[in-house]
Amino acid sequence: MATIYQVSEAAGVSLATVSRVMNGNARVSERTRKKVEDAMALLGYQPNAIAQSLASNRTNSVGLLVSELHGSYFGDLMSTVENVLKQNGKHVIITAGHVDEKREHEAIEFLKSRRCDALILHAEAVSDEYLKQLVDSSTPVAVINRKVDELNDNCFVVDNEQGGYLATQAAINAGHKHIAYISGPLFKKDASDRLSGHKRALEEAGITFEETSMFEGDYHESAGQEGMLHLQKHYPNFTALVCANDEMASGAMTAAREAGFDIPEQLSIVGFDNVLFSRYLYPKLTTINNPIHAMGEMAAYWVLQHVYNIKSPIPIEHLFVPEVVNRDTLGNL
Amino acid sequence: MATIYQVSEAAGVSLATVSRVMNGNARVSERTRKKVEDAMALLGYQPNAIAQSLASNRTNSVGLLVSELHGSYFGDLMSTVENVLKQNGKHVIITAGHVDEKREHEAIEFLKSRRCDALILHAEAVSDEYLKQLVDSSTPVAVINRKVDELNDNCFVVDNEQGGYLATQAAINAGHKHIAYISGPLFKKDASDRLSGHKRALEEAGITFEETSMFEGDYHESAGQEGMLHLQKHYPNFTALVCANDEMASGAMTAAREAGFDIPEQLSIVGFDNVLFSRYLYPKLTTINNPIHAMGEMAAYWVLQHVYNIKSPIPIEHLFVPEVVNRDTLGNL
DNA sequence: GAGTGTTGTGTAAGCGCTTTCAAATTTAAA
DNA sequence: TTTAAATTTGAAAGCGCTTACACAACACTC
Repeated sequence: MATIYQVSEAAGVSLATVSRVMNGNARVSERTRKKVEDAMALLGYQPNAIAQSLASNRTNSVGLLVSELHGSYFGDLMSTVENVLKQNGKHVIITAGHVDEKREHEAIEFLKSRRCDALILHAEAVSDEYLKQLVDSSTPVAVINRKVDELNDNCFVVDNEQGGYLATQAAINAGHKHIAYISGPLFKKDASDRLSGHKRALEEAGITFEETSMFEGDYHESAGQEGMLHLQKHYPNFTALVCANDEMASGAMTAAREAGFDIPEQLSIVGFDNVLFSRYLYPKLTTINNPIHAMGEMAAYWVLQHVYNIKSPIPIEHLFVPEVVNRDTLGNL
Repeated sequence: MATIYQVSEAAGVSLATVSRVMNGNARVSERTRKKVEDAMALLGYQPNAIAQSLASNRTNSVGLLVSELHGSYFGDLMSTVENVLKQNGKHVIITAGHVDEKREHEAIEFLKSRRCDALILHAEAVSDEYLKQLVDSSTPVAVINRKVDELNDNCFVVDNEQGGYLATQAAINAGHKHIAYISGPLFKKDASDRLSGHKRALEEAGITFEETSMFEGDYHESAGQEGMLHLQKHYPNFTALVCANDEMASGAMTAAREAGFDIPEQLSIVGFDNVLFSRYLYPKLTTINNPIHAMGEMAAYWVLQHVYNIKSPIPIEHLFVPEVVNRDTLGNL
């Protein structure tokens, strides 16, 4: 593998000059530039990114932490972020934290040790304290889908409370009065926010919230099935079920079907996230759009602007608005 | 950010000694080791991976090329590879090639410029020639889901011909005689192999293959819908439809439902890949398992063994066997 | 006590680049 | 022409680490 030294020799110029034509930042005469480029082509020269990074203290790579590498939600996020950054010549190093404090911590430390120029984090398990510390350190950090007090400028979040409100309101508007709810794990901020929204919508409609109408799941599909079974037993007669994410909605649909319910004739279901596969479900799931795509894009632009001085083509915003996606699982009563 | 120099000073030893305790390879006395470790802890020292890589010519990272960052198929692949490698202290740098020759090429060059110790490629668009060249270069390469002649040792593939055979055979065994087929893009080896298998199964059952019974799609969901429409027009009366992947099967199911068919009572459908969402489909899709998980795992172990001299816990194999996954979309005639 | 191994540590030369500074060259102005 | 200013180039000092190599220090043998 050719080095810059061999190029400089072949071109009959100094290292510095070769470096200059590579980076295109300083002035080099047309004639020398040509000589160098020819030499590069001749040798099939490919700069060593590692050495460049060490010397320039710039890696041109940004670290991305997601919870899992599979699943539509994160697939969407990764795709978006990579697209925006790659278009601007930056590269993404992706790691998974698996919603585990230790593993998230390690993943972030790994990204830092690779000297990423910036981090985009979908961190669920590490503490607010740790995130604050991170932001105070030298690496710029964007946080996705998590609101941390005092870190407003770094956070990109959807209004989960409003989303929960919209989901339940949609059911109420369709005439439902007995609305069950399958929540996400309440230690997660997004789950508790969504639940708050649900309660607000009920209250606004003059319906009192009953503890038995709710089941706390873990966001996985199986929790949807368990929840459905649990609710049938402890809160029978509900005509609509709001789920805190699409995975659980899918599980609930399966369980409902097995129990003989027609959807939406006998039971309405509303999900949350508008994950890709919610279109594949049958009937197609009515859900709340979680603008994960928009958030990822925004975080990427924020990084480009703050770290690389590349102006964002869209104004930077931090709060995103959820919307109802009307499909086929919510029926009128 | 503390450097090795500051650690050495704080510990009262030389750079070399600090380096030795970091790498744990050379002998260091207990006393000095303790001193150095204390100094590291005190300073919150974190080695600079970039500098380490440059000096040691080892990055401890392996590059992974996938076609897309979203979708179950690649999600599964990324997760598996990352898991195996991370467990062994290696890191993964993921890039997407988008099934485009230029972009795949660039992605691979990027991984090489990051000096990955090895590459694991799901490359669909670059030429065999290029891959051969790559294998001949200094970076070890594992190729997933693509068989390249002369590169048997580097390839990890499923027997697509056999898979196609099994899918159609399953339909035949269920009593079907008029079997339509929605193929993948035939310039792709896997697509043409699957089709060959389909034809072999027909032939073996004494059914003659008719050109009109087949539609060539592009592996996307929409092609399933188009294909269904096309086949209804040009090859009516088919009672079973075999699709070259699950995405297209899903599209075909939607189209079939819209056309009023009951599945599987009036129309049987068989997919291919056994992608995660095939479980979410309703009815649950009968399909062929593509052991992408096993292949990714194997490729990762191969890398560990060949590049890092870490013995693989399972024997290295290169050819994987597809299997029928019986679920609910194939009915008996 | 001289010779021979061990073991632990330090010195210094890189790894392949970037970047400052100064020198050399060209261009423009007088 | 001569001189100053602007432009182009090269020399060399790092970036933070690894790793030969050399050298002490110590424990053995005979």
